[in-house]
Amino acid sequence: MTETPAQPAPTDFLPVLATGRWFAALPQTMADALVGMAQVRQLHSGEALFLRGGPPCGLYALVRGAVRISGTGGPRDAAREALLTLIEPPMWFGEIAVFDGSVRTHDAHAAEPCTVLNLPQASVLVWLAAHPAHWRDLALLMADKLRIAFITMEEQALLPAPQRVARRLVLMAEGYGQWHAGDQSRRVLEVSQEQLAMMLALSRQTTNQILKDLQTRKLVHVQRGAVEVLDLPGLRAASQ
Amino acid sequence: MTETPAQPAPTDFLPVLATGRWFAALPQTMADALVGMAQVRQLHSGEALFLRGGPPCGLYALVRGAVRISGTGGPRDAAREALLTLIEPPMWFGEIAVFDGSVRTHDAHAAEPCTVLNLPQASVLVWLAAHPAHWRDLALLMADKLRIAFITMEEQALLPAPQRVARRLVLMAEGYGQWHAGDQSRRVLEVSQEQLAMMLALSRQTTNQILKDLQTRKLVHVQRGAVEVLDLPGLRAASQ
DNA sequence: GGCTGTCTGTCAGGCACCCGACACTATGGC
DNA sequence: GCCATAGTGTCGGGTGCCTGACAGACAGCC
Repeated sequence: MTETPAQPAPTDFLPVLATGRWFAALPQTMADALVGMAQVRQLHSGEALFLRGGPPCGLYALVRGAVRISGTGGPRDAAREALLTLIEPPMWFGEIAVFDGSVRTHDAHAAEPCTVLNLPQASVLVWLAAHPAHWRDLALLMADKLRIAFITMEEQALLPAPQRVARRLVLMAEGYGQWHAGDQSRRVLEVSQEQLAMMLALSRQTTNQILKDLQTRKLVHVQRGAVEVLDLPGLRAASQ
Repeated sequence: MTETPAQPAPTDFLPVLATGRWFAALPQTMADALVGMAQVRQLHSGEALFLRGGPPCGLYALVRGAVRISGTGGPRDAAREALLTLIEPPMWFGEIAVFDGSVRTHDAHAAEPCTVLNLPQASVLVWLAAHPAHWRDLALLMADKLRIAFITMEEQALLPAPQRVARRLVLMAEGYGQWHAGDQSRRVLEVSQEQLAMMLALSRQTTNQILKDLQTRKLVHVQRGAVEVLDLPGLRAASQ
């Protein structure tokens, strides 16, 4: 829709994409094909990429900014909202609908100004029809997410609030295991306490208390709209 | 391992498998191939199919009995246990490891005497290498589970305990949407209150209270080791 | 500069849910 | 028949977390 004067090409973002574990492990032919069919889209803050119940609109890769994947409680209860996760570069998302062609399960909103690559559903399907073996590679995206989802559900069920917070911070600092090199980690997590609270199904107040406690234990440094991780091993220990 | 005098053939279970939405929608060639490579295994109650951290051991289909998919809290806290779900016929499971070849995320134990079809990892991979387009069909299993997982996570986060119980009963009565015909539903759910509690991350006592309340509202009938659904639409309404 | 909105920090009150305990009742084995 | 075991029903005390409320801090905008 919005035409920027100098629209970047999909290939401009190859360095970003290459930092992702999934994309980096992709066969060259598939990586080339995906980038080749990508359309660059710029989003302003708050803009919706797709909404729950909407039709499939292809595969996405986030290369700049952050995208909130959330579930509005439906028309009856718009106030309550479950923030499922915060997508950050270089994550890929929206692949479920590519497989089953069904409606979207969640809303995707830009949390800040974003740049995404959009691979139209039709283009992806055409290419995969010609290269069916690569269905498996695409499915690896779902396998990763299922593993993360299962772990998250279990921790949600078993751990008390303080450990949940610590655990989630560890996950986020490690990019949910989606980065290429195993040992890198992000120090400053750009997430507000309110967002963190919604991801963990806690109240903002409780989250604040726990973060302050972690700060006194020198594990994190609380900033405005962000949490800086000071001691990742210590945090991991704090999550038991 | 255990040799039973009259070991049934995989094809004996085709009628059971056909009641599953996923299997019924499969192309004939794939359905035949899967059943062709299946090995029938009988499990006694409590026997483990695979354990968290174990190597991939192929794809499974449950044709008789029930399998608990659970996560032990690790060696440190064996007491606490998150029951992820109860597998019932004709569900398929274990497919994540087929895709990524990684370790199992959960334990799978027979909750009662079971019959499963086991499709060895190697056989599945060989066949899919020859028929790569069917990677997509297999991936649909993961797509279904991801959708269920997301819905479950959101409800876990947003709904209070009574609604969570009602919602889960609805899901179970509908076979988690995995049955062929849309309108059939199971009336008697063979699940103990303790198992239900673990699936919902509630205490057994709270679960009991909620079930009794649902019973006074004529929505369910509580039995020993089971819950009979009397009014499915009413239950759905009770989950808001 | 002031104004506005978003995020953070902190308190007090309340209740939903957990935990421990115990009695009771089905079920299966012998 | 008896016994062991697993599951259910129920109580009462404790608490972790939520709700609501409000003040302060920071950032952007004009």
